[in-house]
Amino acid sequence: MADKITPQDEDYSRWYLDVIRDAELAESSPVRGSMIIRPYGYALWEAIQSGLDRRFKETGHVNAYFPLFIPMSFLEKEAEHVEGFAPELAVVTIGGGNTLEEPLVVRPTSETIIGHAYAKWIQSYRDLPLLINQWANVVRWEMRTRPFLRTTEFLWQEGHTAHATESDAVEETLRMLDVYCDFAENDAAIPVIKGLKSDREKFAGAVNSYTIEGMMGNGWALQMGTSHYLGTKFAEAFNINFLDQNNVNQFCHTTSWGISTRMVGAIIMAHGDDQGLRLPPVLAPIQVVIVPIWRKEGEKAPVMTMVERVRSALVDSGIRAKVDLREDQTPGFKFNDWEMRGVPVRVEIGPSDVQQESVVFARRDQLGKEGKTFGIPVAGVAEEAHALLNAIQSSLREQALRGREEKTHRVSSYEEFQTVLQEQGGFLHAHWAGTTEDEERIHDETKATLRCLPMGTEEGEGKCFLTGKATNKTAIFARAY
RNA sequence: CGGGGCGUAGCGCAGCUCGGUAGCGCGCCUGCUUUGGGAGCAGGAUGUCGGAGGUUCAAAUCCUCUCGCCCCGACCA
Repeated sequence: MADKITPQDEDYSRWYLDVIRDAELAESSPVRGSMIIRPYGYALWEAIQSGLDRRFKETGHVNAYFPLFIPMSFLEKEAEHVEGFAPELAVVTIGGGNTLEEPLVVRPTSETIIGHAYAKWIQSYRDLPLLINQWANVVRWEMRTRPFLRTTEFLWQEGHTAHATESDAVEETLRMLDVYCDFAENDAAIPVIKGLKSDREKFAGAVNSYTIEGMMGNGWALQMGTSHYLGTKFAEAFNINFLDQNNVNQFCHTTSWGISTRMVGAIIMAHGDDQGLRLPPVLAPIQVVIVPIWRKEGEKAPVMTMVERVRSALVDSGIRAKVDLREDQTPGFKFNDWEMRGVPVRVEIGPSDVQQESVVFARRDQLGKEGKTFGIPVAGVAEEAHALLNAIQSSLREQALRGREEKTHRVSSYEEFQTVLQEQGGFLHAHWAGTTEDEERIHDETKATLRCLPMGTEEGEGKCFLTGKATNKTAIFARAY
């Protein structure tokens, strides 16, 4: 709080870490790569959870909980899956002082243990579809970690569904991708690109992986959520089968999809500025903060009376409002403090406002005088606050969208690709007909990865920027977290 | 695991070259004055100098070993 946050263009990575520390979102722990999520950061995660959970339930899913420990042999049942996750597993070999007969894996994801349960639960086509989500923590022993973006242990939700047919399962995969997109754009106010992952980037064990990719303030990409169509691979590995209407035994088609605490990092980086966080009103733990102002003791009582009137009007109308009662800090300090913490709207109430039965609104997305509106009548304060919160929600999304468009470039040759990437960064959109090896080479030479083959932007035929082959497919490349 | 850097008060750092009473800023505590954009003054508390061993009358400082963290690279939600 004391020292200023490192400006973004001086050192983006330091800025990110400064914001997390100063806004009290999280801090490091004694265990490498694991973080302590502090109350304010956890409140943001809870808001994310509630936005997602509501949507999951609206689309017919229910929550359940599966164990943290998974027998090692379960992972080994699906060859690609174990190969993909083996390097990052944490394994328990001792329990109660004795060496275990079979090592237990701390779940890196739960396809296997859930597959095991589904095999028992599903007998008939009448049991399908099975639509379950779980909120859980998982562990992946990553080599390099960053708070929220990549931690050894992280919190997430993982949906696991089983269906009778491929088309049902693919439909579910895409439906959940749409749910993620809706959440990202409307709740987190981050515009995302929906797309298909390349073979090199897809989930270990999936037939197809879909992603929502967002652009962060420095032009880097962040995979904010994934939805996987698993085909019958896990069904075959775990014997998840059912008798269809014709009494024929069939394997289920399964899906899985997840969003993690990485979303908190996305919100920090997609919206934050040199002043600190800028939280989208829908997710902000505190939507409106009220700062009482007075000079003389005699002014305090009338100010506080009005503060309480405004607070209860806001809370009664469903706004998450808080009064800053600290008497050991000056108003100026509080203004900066709440701006750093990203609270969308600040209400200032002082003696002159009491005189006029009005208050001052200050919006976080427009700093200084321009963002202030004087003389908001107390009588209509809740309606005005709702309107302003809505305006800020759209404004943040618009700003993020504009930023992404400015930093998205069409390229048609590898030379242009390299020049633009180096000089401007951002998303590079181009016709693409390369192989996994080509992708590998681009990564080695430029550090950019193929983020996705975007959906819903069908374009005419063109030439692959790398190979020159004719194709109607395009891809987005970027540096990514 | 390879390359680079760093461990000194809650946080950020100086001191180490050339050994001699452990310092600065912020924060924290107390009091008074302040409070509409990061308040001022006065007083005060806080350290096994990452750890172990060695050299020395004397080690934050020199030597050896060790542990940990950060950055860059290979892996990834």
